[in-house]
Amino acid sequence: MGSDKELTNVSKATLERLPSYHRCLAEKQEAGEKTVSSTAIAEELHLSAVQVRKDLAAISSAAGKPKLGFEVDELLDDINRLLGYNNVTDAVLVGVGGLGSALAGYGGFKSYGLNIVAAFDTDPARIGKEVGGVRVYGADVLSQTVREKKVRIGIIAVPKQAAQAAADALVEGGVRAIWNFAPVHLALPADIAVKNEDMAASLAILSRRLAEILKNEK
Amino acid sequence: MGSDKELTNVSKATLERLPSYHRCLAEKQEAGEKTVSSTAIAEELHLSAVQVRKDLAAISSAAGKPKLGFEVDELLDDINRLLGYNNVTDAVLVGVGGLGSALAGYGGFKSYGLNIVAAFDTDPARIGKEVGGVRVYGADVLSQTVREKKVRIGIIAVPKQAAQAAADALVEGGVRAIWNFAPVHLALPADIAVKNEDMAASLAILSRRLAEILKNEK
DNA sequence: TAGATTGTTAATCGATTAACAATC
DNA sequence: TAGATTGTTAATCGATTAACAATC
Repeated sequence: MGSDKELTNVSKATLERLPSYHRCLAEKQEAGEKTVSSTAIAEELHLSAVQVRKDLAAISSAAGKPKLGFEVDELLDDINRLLGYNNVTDAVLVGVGGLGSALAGYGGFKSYGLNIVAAFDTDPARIGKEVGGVRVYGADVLSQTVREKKVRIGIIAVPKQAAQAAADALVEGGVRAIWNFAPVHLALPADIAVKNEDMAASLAILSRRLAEILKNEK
Repeated sequence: MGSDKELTNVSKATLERLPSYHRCLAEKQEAGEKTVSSTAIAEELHLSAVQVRKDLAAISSAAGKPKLGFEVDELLDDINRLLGYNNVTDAVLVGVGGLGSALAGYGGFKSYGLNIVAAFDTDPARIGKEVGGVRVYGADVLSQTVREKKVRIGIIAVPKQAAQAAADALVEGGVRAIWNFAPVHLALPADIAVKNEDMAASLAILSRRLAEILKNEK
């Protein structure tokens, strides 16, 4: 019980859909619904019912009941546990320009299990200030602070020219995962996890779909 | 010639990698290199050389030359054309809070073919101001403005409670593609392209990889 | 020529979809 | 019981990888 289903069983594709399921289920819970069917979830999220059932089978600790569906509370617990939304992890933020400030100011990360404990910048005008409730330190103390606080996740929100240096400093401090918002490919040791938040790639996909839509219209 | 290779030939997976190739090639061009091999690109981006070659075969208007590789300039042209980085498309931004302001202030979008022509917000304190060089209008004139300016892309950066209403207004105005930064699944007509910028999903993947790394360490 | 590099065909892998039996 | 819904097995699809022939 509890941690029956482990991370390793869950495919990458399924994992990416879990946050959607989480939102959908949270809405159901809010609305006071006790059970939900794979069909209902599928319709709302524009997925196939079979896919939803396969995903739920992979992550749910309890089986669904024919005719009734799945228990909302139970399913939410499972997803919370799997995504680590319960146990909050500390992170640091590098760069408090436009995007960095927005990230620091976004209170929602804590509910996703992420807690920004400190921010860093090279601009003297920003150092010592607070942004979104997060204290800004000089970039020179980055590695040291990360090491002292045993921080494992670093968020990079600096201009692209500064991104590699920021990454190097984070790694030197002992960070094991980097969430990179700078539009560059970072050179990093193999045992560091990286997730590039690639706006350009997203935009490319959207533009392509738009082009297709406009073409079909003609 | 020119538009020999069409969007439809290019798989979704390949398309997502094009921005990375673009950056890599732009660096080479900057460095004055005339040709580049698939092996070199693969190493930099941590991909397999075969995959790079397949991708390039799908998008390149000219074949690579054994022993030499591909022409940097030519390849960049091809990617620029395919990703629409040359012909700039107009877009509107809904919501100029933390994230919205950051998006408006990020000058880089224009080089990705996206031009934000107007922003909208419900907060009277923001209406009439400029954010990152973009004028902020009241949400009440959203649909009308979109229709008048024939804008085809809408960017949603409002709190999740307001996201569906923003989407509806955009669609009413005639937008055909929505780039959604709000953590909700939008209900939309089937002929509207949507790209959800799902930070929660990204974070979930990063956390999982981090968990694996920390586990292996033990 | 020899060797680096490309391009293509076939094999493998992973994810989605279809079909259908199981069950409350 | 009948019917809605689940769970699983097999088929399909798409993308990656491996193997190798072509060529400058």
